[in-house]
Amino acid sequence: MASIELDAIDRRILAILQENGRLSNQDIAERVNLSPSPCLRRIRRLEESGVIRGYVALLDAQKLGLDLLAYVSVRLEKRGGLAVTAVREGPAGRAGTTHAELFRAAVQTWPEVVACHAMTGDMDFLLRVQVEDMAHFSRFVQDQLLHHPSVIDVKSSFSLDTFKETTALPIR
Amino acid sequence: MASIELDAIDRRILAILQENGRLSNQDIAERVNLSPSPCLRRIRRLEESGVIRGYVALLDAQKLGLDLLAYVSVRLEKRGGLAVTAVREGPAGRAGTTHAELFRAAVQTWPEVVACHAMTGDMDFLLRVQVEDMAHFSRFVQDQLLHHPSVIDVKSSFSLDTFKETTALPIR
DNA sequence: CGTGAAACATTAGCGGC
DNA sequence: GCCGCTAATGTTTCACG
Repeated sequence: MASIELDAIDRRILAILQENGRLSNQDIAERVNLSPSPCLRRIRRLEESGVIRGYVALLDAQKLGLDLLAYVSVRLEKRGGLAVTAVREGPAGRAGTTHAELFRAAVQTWPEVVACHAMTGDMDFLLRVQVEDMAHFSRFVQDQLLHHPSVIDVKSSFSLDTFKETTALPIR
Repeated sequence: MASIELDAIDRRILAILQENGRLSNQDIAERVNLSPSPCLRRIRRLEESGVIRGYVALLDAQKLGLDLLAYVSVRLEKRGGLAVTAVREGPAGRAGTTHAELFRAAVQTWPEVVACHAMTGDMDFLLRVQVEDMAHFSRFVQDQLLHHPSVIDVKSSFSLDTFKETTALPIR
């Protein structure tokens, strides 16, 4: 998985692209002291190996009216919930549908959840939730999270100020 | 701040670009049923108004050997710490250097911290920390976080599995 | 908003180190 | 193997209708 050989030039290319993903190949080539063709070959190799997962535009949440950022810890039912037994007793017999799997599938359908991790500690999941305001957040918690049959506990904290936020990973 | 007028086409352009930031203007124009020039004018307007903050390449943390993702809650000294009084009693007189300001400045210099928010709740700050392994994480906590004079408490949770992670914001 | 033309960028093939 | 040149193709950009 972590077995892609990267030399110093590859790492410089990655550092440049994760700061500005729209630089032309010519610009990048110039900055790493290469001519355009070998530079492009390296970039394509990084893309195909999956080291570069993709290119995106980053938008300003506030300018889109998304003024509330919350981190929500969620704890799930561990066994025997209604949803799970309902699925398990279905025509397919013993399906492998656990509470965690049901919850994960639901998370994928909620656009306000921009990140979700299974976590160590007291809570099972940590969600990052981006919404317009507290009214929207309240509706999300009531109608989606607490309404979900696998969820048994929810704890929210709100961002007062985001003073560091980067998609750039630390490249050794 | 949230006062930029966006019509349906602008929103479609944003939705496209936050999924694929390297599409050519021609491709985007085609998808929104516009010819290249007005499409480019819209994109430039979105860039200049700051709705589009920038373009980046997203890298694969695991393929770069960054196998450990932690969320760290940090609580700070509220008044009278050594660092603060030292600065306040400096030659410039009463500087406005609080514990929070000292901590924020330190966070900016730590590359393993990829996000940091001031938060509501028991803890003052939430950090997202991306490192190679537990040995690196341990060193970061001991040598950077706990070593910082303003920090009085640290609680860490670790990601077992990231099953949703997007930079794409929900556009209404 | 769309057209067209100039400037610029990407990319495949080939020869050289 | 990896580099750099060239030349064809495709893209961006801007003045103008």
